[in-house]
Amino acid sequence: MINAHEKLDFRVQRWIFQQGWNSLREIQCLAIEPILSANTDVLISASTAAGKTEAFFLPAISAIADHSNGVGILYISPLKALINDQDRRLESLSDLLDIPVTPWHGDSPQSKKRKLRASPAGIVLITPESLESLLIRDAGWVKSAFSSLKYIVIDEFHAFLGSERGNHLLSLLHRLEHLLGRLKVPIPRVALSATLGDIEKVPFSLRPNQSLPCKIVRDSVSSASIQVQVRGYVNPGQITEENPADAEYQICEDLYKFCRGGNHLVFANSRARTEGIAATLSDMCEQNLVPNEFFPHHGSLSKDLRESLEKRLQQEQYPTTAICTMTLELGIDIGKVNSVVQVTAPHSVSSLRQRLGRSGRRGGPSVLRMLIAENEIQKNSNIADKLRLELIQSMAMIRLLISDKWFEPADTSLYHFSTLLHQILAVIAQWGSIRAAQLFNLLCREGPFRHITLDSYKALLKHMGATELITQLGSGELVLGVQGERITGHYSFYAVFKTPEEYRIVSGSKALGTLPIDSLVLVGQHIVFGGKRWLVKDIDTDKKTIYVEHAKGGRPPRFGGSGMSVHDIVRQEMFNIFCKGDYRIHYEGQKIDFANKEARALFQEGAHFFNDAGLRENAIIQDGANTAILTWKGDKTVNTIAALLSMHGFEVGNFAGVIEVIKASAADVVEALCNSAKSELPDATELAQSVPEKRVDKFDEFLPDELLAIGYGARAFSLRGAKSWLGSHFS
DNA sequence: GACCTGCTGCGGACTG
Repeated sequence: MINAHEKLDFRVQRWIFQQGWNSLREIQCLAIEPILSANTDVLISASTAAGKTEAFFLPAISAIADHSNGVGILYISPLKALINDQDRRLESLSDLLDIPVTPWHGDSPQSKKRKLRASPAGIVLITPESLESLLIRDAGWVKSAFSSLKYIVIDEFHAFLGSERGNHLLSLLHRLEHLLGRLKVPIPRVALSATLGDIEKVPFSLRPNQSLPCKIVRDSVSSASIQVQVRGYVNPGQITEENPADAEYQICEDLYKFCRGGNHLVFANSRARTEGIAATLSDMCEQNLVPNEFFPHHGSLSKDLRESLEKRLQQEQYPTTAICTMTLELGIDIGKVNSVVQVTAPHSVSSLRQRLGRSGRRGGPSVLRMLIAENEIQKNSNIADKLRLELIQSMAMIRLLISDKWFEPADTSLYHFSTLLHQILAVIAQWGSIRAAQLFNLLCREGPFRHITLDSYKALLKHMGATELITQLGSGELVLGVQGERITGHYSFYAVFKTPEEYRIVSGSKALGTLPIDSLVLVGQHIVFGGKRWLVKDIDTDKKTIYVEHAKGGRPPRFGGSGMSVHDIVRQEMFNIFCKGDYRIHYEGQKIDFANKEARALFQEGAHFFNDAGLRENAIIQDGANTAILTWKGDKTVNTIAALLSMHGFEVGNFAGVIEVIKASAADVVEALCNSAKSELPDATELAQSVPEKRVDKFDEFLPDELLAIGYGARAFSLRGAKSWLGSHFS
C-alpha cells in the first residue's frame, strides 16, 4: 500500500510532489486500486477535509489521461457553489495533464458550454437539474459526447439519499446508462460523503439494481478530540427588573463573548432566529463602537451577500462569525472555524455531526457549544417544558454522537410518486414517445422506483391520461398531452423539489434576498433582514418586489416551513437518560459532565418531574383536564398513535413527541389504546385518508388520491412502531 | 416550532 501512488499516471505523481505532500492519506491510497480497476462502484466515506475529492480524482484522472475524445468523468454535485469550488481546485492538476474541466450549471458561462458542445472531452461538473435539461433537450448530443464515459462521481451523496432529488438523480443515472447502451457494462459510480449512517446498506441506494458490486473505502476511526458544552438559559415568563432579558438576548450576550475576535459558525435552526440573532449581535458591536463581525447566512439571502460572507470566512483576514442555517453545513469552501455553536436543539444527530465537522483547525479539537433555552415553569406550563425536553434531546444527541457514534440513516423505503410522475414526463419528453411497458421497465423494474407496484403504475398512467398530462396513441405509444407539453416546456420543470412563490427584497438598486409570498409583510412595517434593520417603503405586487430602506428597530419576518422528524433512537436515549438520572458520558473510567451550572439545574428539574409523575413506569398520565401520552418513540410512531386516537373520536395535540388528549381522562385513553392493541389496526394508507391536506411535493397535485394516500401514509406513519408500542404496554 | 437545493432563452441596458 505504501507504493500505491506508483500506479498513478507519472504526471499525477509529479503534481502530488509539487503540492509538497510527503505521502497520500489513508483513504487516498485505499481508493486507488478499486477506482483504477473500473469494474466496481466505490463508496468513499471519510471525515470533512480528509481529501475525499482527491481520493477519487487522482486515480480517475490517471485513468482518463490518454483518453482522446469524449467526456471521461461526469461529476455531479447538489450545489452550484460546490461545482465552482471544485472547478478551482482541479485547475492545476487538469492543466498539468491538459484535461479540460467544464462547469455546467444554470449560472456557468455560455462560452464554456459552447466549447464543450463543439469538442466534448475531459471532466464535466454538473447538477442533476442541468443533466435533466441536457437529456430532454439534446439526448443525441449526450449520446455521442458521453459515449466513452469512464466514471460518474457524486459529491455529498448523503445530501441526495432518501429524498425526491436523490431518486431523481438515480433515475437520471439509469437513463444515462440506458441511452449510452451501458446497461450490460455499467459505468462505475463513485459516491463521496462524510456522513452516511448504516453504511453497509448504502450500496443498494447508489445502484438499486445491483448490476455492479460496490467497494466501501473509509478511513480508520478518527482520533480527533471533541470539546463540547451544553449551556442552559431560562426564558422568564415576564420581563422584570430581576429578569431584565429574555433567553435569546442572554444567548446573544454569551455569543458576543465567545465569538468576537475569532471565526465561528452559529447554527440557529431557523431563518427568523438567524436574522434576529445576527441583528442583535451587530447592534452590540455598534453600541460598543467596534466594527461588526457578525453576519447572517441562509437560503433566502441574495447570492451577493452570501458569497461575500463566504469569502470573508475563507480569507481569515478579519474575525468573522456566521449566524446560519444548514446552508453552511455542506462542503462549501469556507475553511475550518475555531468553534461551532448550536442554538436550540439540532434537528438530527447526522446534521449535528456535519456541523461539528466544520470546526477543528490544523488537527486541533472540534469545539461545540450548545445553547439551550427553556421556559420558566408557570402554573399552566406544558409537560414538554416541565420535562425540559429540548435540553434532554440535546443531551441525548450529544451522547449518541460521541459515545455511540450513531446517527440517523436515510429512509430509503419511501415511494416518491411525485418524482416518478416527473420522470414519466421527462422520459416521454426525451424520447418523444414510448410504450407503457418499456417505461415501467426503465423506471420501476430496472430503475430506482422499485417500491412501486404495477397496479400503482397503471393507476398513475390512467390518471395522467385523464388530466391530459399524457395521451395514448392508437399504436399504444404514450406521448405528451396538452398539459404535459405545457409543464415540460417551461424551465421550472427540471427540478423535482418545490419552491414557494416569493417576493424579492430590494434596497435602492441592491437585491437583499427573497421572502415567501405569505409572510405578511406590510408597508410601514420594520423588519430585520440580512442582519440589518429596515423600513418597508413599498410593495409592488406585480413585480413581486418589496422596497426597503435603512431604519432602526424591527423584527425578523416569518419565513414559513414545515417540521422535521425525530428518530426512535433519539427518543429512546432521552428515556434512558431520565431513567438513569444521569446524562454524563463514560470515558476511560470517568464520567464526563458536559453541562454548565444552569443546564445541570434545568436537567434536575426535568428529572424530578419525570420521577414525581412516575413516567418510568407510566406512559400515560392525567394532566389537569387532559391526558398526556409519552411513548418515547420517534415522530412516525407518535403520529400513528395520535391518528389512531383521533379515529376513536378524541381531540389530539402533538408537540415535541408528547401526545396531549384534550378533555379526556387517563382511564378513557387507556381503554381506547387497549382496544386498539387487541384489534386489527387500519394500515398507513387508511390513516392517511383521514388527513385533509396530503399534497407536499412538487407534482403531488397531479397524483390520483389513492397514490397520494399511499405515499403520505408511508412517509408520516409507522404501523409497525405503533403495534410494537401498543403490544408492550397494553397486552 | 418549522432547513436546503435547481432550471431556459431571449431581449434590453450597459461596458470596453
